[in-house]
Amino acid sequence: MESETVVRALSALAQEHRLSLFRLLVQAGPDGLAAGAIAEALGVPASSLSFHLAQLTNAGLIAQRRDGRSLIYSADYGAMNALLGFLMENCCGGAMCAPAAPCDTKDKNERTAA
Amino acid sequence: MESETVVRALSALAQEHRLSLFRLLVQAGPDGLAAGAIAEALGVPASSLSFHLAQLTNAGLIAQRRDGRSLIYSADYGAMNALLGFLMENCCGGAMCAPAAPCDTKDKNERTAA
DNA sequence: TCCATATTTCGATGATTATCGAATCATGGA
DNA sequence: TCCATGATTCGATAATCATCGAAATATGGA
Repeated sequence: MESETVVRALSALAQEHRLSLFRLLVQAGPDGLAAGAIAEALGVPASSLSFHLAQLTNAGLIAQRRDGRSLIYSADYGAMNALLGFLMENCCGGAMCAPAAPCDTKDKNERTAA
Repeated sequence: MESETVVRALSALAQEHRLSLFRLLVQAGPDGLAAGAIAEALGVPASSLSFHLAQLTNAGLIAQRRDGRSLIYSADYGAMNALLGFLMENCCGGAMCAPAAPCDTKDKNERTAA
């Protein structure tokens, strides 16, 4: 994982609305949520939300798919796990450390080739 | 953990120099590194580095201690683990998830009451 | 085709951020 | 006390970011 990618991902998460948004999707699971539902849940104007969704998508943290008129967004657990792993790489010089993989990524979430 | 704290921590990490700096300290372990050694390792002017160190300290991600004329900085593993845990809280609606604690925090690193 | 709904793009504005040299502060030794 | 060293603060500048209404785009149904 490249450090530029990681910076983009961290920048994406380093904002109140996007952090709430990402956590909402993490908790929603692989089924995800429609943009409208997210806007309502967060109380953010549609155009603002769209901006934030684009940031997270561009950072590779969430995925988009269409369902009729709605666009459904869902968290990319693989990307997230890669991010956490990068941050703790070679933790403490290699001693007493393990890879961070808090969420099983292989179930129904194989959209991306993370 | 408050979301404002998390945003501050993520903002602190969302910058090339600070990300490198934090990872350097993570890999250096609890002994940490002096500001001067960090500046040399990263090739950043002292005043710039000082700015970045202040950001990470303010975010609670690193700790500072004095050793003679040098200020030694070290990663706060407890804060980091709390951050990772927050991001993945209630992952997938509670199913197939575990707390993220990639690094054992109880060894020689009990400076902070994380 | 025409309309309603779902969402994104555009454009302007205000706010926050990174940078680095010069000046300042703190510590330890002579 | 005086000096050298390690590190931070100050100040100015350039760049990036968040916000939101209005306009534009895409989809599905009548």
